[in-house]
Amino acid sequence: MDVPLPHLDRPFDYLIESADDESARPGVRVKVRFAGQLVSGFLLERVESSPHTGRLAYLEKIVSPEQVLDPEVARLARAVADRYAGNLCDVLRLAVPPRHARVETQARKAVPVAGAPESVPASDSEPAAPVEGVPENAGELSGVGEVAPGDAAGPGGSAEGVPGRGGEAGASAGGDAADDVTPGAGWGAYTAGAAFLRGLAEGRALRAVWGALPGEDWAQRIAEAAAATVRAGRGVIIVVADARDLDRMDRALAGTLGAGQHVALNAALGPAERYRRFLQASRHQVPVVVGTRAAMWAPAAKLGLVVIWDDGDDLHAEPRSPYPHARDVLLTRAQLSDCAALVAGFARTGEAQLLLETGWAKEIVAPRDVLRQRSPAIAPTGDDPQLARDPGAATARLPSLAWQAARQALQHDSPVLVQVPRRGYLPNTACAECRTPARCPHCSGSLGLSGARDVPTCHWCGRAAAAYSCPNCGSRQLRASVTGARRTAEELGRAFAGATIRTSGRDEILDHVPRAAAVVVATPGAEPVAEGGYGAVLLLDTWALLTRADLRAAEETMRRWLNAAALARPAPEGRVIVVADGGLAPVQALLRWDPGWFAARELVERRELGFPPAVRMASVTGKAEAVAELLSAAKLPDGAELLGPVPADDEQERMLVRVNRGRAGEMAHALHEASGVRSARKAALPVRIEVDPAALF
DNA sequence: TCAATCCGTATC
DNA sequence: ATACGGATTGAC
Repeated sequence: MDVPLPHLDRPFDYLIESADDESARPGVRVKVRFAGQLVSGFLLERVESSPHTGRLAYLEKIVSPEQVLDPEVARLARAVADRYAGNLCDVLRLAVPPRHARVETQARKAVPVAGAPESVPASDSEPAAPVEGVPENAGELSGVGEVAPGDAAGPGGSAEGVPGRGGEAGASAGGDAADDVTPGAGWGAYTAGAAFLRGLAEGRALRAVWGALPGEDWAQRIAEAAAATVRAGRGVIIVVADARDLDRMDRALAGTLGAGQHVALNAALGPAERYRRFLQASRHQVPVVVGTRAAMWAPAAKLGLVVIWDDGDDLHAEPRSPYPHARDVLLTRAQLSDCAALVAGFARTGEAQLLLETGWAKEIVAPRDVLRQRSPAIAPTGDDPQLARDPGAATARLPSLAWQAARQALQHDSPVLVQVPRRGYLPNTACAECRTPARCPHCSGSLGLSGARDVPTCHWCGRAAAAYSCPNCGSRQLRASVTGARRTAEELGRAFAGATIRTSGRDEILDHVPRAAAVVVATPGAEPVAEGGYGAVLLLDTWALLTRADLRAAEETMRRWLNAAALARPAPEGRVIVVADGGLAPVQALLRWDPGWFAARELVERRELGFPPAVRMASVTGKAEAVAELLSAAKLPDGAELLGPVPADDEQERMLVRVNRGRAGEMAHALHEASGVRSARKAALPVRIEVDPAALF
């Protein structure tokens, strides 16, 4: 039911006229009269009777007989709404694309793709005892009530994870490979890789966190996993962060699966094409769906595998209410639908690490000797203080080691990748001596120097930390961290006179570059793939990245480095130079190519500091009185901790609620209920609730 | 005692 | 938003 009021977030029963009996199937769009208004909704279920004691109204109209809301997706949407303290209707708006009537009729006439039978839903309708002219059936609108398991276990939930039935994935390493797995190559290069593929081909619900080797053709590997699943007669959903990754994945699937086996859902598609492709999935004409974020909601016939590539990319976080994260949605889906799940990337997030530590998923990584063969030579080089002090200098911002590596690569006619951060990070503080980021002694929020620049103030709880001293070295001196300044291509052009300089960034992204001498300047996420790999990869301005005023600064830095370094050739031709202190943990992890070690370390730290994903957080943002009203109405679980308020944009303020993971479901429920009380009272001032907010300052 | 009115709450 | 039920009030 398309009413976004939290206190109306439940199913409602309606009578169905016998004329509508045929088309009133679960998942169709309907119109109903609700409180005098005509509103749209989805028919969720046909039932013989209703517990409703009042008089039932008739369904006004069936918009279309197309069953666009798959029951599995409806269940998932309910679970996601519960987890994020949101409304089902908001989630369904994300999950089901707007109808396009012309496309629907055109596509209905079209011949179904060979080998993929059209959905035949005739058998699932109720026995329907039609008494002439009398309504015989009630239907339920919207969600499936409390069927959803919420946060109880599994991906988003408590630490008592349920181990996948894929326990053996780690046991039978090496061994005989699945059909298309050659030992030492492809999935065969990974411990448990071949076993994972074999499990998929047997239709088993394995769950894995995959750390890809440097230089890995990850799209090809995922396509192989998809093919194995399809062979088992099951469907696959693959989610990537951006259009470039989608293109790459699309090509790999086309090459591996052949024609007509998959469909790509791109955020940039127009409404007609978007709906057309959605229908292909919905009508089960293709077994594999790949796409950005929204593809995680795609209906599938017998879902066998969900995949997310590079789950640390912030594009996986949905910016519309209730702000669900693709990784969480897919893992919830795997849990509810009992299918396999693959969380993949060069880097590893704290969340992925938690999946491993709770036993929910198994690790797929390469043994050290394979890693050594495939890795570039990675070396740190100290920040030259002379150069660092003057970021506006026109030339010579490259330390000599970086400069040499680049020269050498160019001489061998190889491309060089230079990664430079984008500007615009929140100013933050760090110890002037040892550069440890400054944290609030009370709540571990990050300290900033906003406004009056003398006293550092917590971004979370707002307390001033006048007597701050560094917990690492004891120094009382703080310095503002540098914001990333954009390095222009001309500067590097001067440093490498005569070389071809190319740029790839936000506005213009290069897909790939040829095997030829060139300096490629790219911002994180926009690095082109080089044919044959880069001869050198230079990671610059890391100080700005590492001291960003963000919880995930180190993790995000690590991710960006690994994604860039993965594009280099193996040693000895391929070299990666990171301009940072070799003693720093993320640098150490990069040098050893050990994202697992780094993620484990991060997770330990987050447990100590009380950060997600070790705990569950929610933010409540709005005018001060509205926030206070909501929080006083909320029956928060025992042990819930309130932090703040801190000022937010537009004369608003923000409070944080922190609970342990076992209480996450209760917290979301309490917040949703409280907003229900507010909306029932017609409270005018809006309050924004975010569970697992993308930015924690 | 009954009808007109007000307020709060549910909305099938 | 609107419709309904129960409570309240005021007049007979």
